[in-house]
Formats: sequence, C-alpha cells, structure tokens
Amino acid sequence: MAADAAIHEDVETLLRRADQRYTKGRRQLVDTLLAGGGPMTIAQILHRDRRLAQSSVYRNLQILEQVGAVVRIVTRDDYARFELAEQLTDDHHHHLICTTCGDVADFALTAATESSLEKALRTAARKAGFAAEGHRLDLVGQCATCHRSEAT
Amino acid sequence: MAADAAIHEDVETLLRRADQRYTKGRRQLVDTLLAGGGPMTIAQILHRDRRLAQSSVYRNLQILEQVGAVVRIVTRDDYARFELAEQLTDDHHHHLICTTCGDVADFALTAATESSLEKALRTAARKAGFAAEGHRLDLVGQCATCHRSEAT
DNA sequence: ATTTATGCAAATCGTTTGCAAACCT
DNA sequence: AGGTTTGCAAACGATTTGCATAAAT
Repeated sequence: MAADAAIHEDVETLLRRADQRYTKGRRQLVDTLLAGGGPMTIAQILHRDRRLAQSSVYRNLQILEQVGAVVRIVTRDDYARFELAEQLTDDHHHHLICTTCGDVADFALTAATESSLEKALRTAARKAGFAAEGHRLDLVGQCATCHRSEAT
Repeated sequence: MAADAAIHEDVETLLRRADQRYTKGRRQLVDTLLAGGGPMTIAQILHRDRRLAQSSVYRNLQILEQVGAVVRIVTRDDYARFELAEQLTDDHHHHLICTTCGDVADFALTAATESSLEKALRTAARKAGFAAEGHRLDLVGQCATCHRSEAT
C-alpha cells in the first residue's frame, strides 16, 4: 500500500516522461480515483468531485492511461471504468464483474496460482506468435449484494 | 468439433426453450459466425452476408446471446465481437486481443492449467461472496501480423 | 388469423472534438 | 510571450428503437 504522496510523485514522473504536466485538474482526478478505492465510472468521478469538467476528465484519463498511471476497464455495461495502475498501488489483482448491477470490484489470486498462470500464458503466447503485454482475468457473475437481494 | 447440422439443431433447441423462432435470418447469421471461425464484428458479419440487415443482426445477436448460443466479446476498441458459444462448439478457449489492430483470436490453455485455474477462481469467489457464472481470460498484446510489420 | 420477426430510418447516449479563454513555465 | 490545458457546447458513431410490412405458426 503506497502512501498517497508517493503516488502523486509517481504520477508526476510518468507524466514528465511523456512531456505532460501534472496540473491541478489531473491531481484532483488522481485524488478522486484514490478516494474511490476501486474501479470508477466517469459519472462516479464527476459526482465525487463536482469541480471536474466532463471533457477534461475524459481527456485526462486518456493521457493518464497512455503514460501508464491509470487502467481502463471495459465491461459489457455501457460505462468504461478507471482505476489507478498496479504499478502505482503495488497491488496486482483481477476483477469481479457483476452481471446484475454492473459494478466492478478487485480480487487477487495467491502468488503461487498467479505465477503458474503467468507461466502458462507465456507458453500459449509463444505458440501463437503473440507478443503479450499483459493479461486480463475477470470473474463474471453476481456480487454479494445483488445475489442476496435476488427476488426472481 | 461439432458438425454444422448438429449446431443448428442445438441453436434451435436453445431458441425454442425461450419461445423464440429459428428464422431464416437467424440461421444465416449462425452460418456466418460458423464460417467466420472466430470472433466477428457486426461490420464483418454484414460484409460476409449482404442479405442481413444491420438492425436485425443486432437484435438477433442479442437474442442468441440471451439463450446462450452466442457470446459477446467486449474489448477496448469500438466494436463488440461475437462468436458461437462454447457449449455449441465444444471448445473451451480464451482470447488473444491485439492492441494494434483490435483483432481477437482464440487460444486454449492445457487441461491441467485450466482446471487448477478454475479451482483457484472458485476459492476466490467464495471468499468474496461472489456467485461466479464464469470467467474471462484474455491475453493483451500484439498479434503476429502487427508485431511483424512493426515500423516505429 | 394472430403473433412475431424484419428492415428502414430516426433517435439515443457515452464519448470525442473545435475553439476561445485560462493556465503553466 | 509561447505553448498547453481547460470548459463549454456541438459533433460523432456504434447501437437501439418506432413503426409499417413480411414471415412464421
């Protein structure tokens, strides 16, 4: 768990490396993602910090994604979600995607499972002539809240 | 590898079960997906069979997805992709997603890796109180074609 | 005969973009 | 000053929808 101040420093480094500035709006955006503690939609971000302008949030998330500070999560529901990159939070994880409410939460595998999975993926990628940059593993189903309030 | 005729029968069963008809247009759509041999965008489907109307393809893919005959694959690129469900083709697999051209191809893990992964996922889901319906594992990177023609 | 599916064109809505003002160095 | 970023409102484009016609049972 990295301290917030350290995260801001890391983001600034990533931006500088790409000749980008760490402006007030971008800092507020990172703070909001930090406070969210998990994947957030644009609507959630705007609701949490009313000072942010929608178009700037879109543009800045795009830039933050390009420099590797933010990850975009695409699900089948209509909204893209964003969270801070693992390299900033030191927290490798995967996603639980709720088919009922659309919410996305984080979860982790044990280190042992993770490393054997990665080995298997490297092998598969080599066989397909595919230059893998990373993997994405999601559990799709119903979150605890939606499952509990099931009333078919 | 199931025979095409058997697949059509299975699709018909799935549709009947949901009080839906297996019309000519839906059959043509399934044939197109079968011929495609992998995930296809709407544009690719329409290009391959010009008789299909765009709106009907959208509507029918939605229905085929609901009855479990087709799977929708969402990537970060702008187009959704569709392929026949594993229960029809008897072919459990994952996806290679190319970050350059957006193309999606299939790949499989060994049975051993797959089963240990599933076991680990069951454990993780239980811990989170999550009712898992399935998982999604994608390799993200550059496909052989794009990687070969790299010219930064 | 009655219900359901089709195809066209128009509407929808998350996201992107043009442009003038505000900001950073 | 010289360039970049911002915020507003307008544009974009994949997908969805209304409605009259055609097909299926």
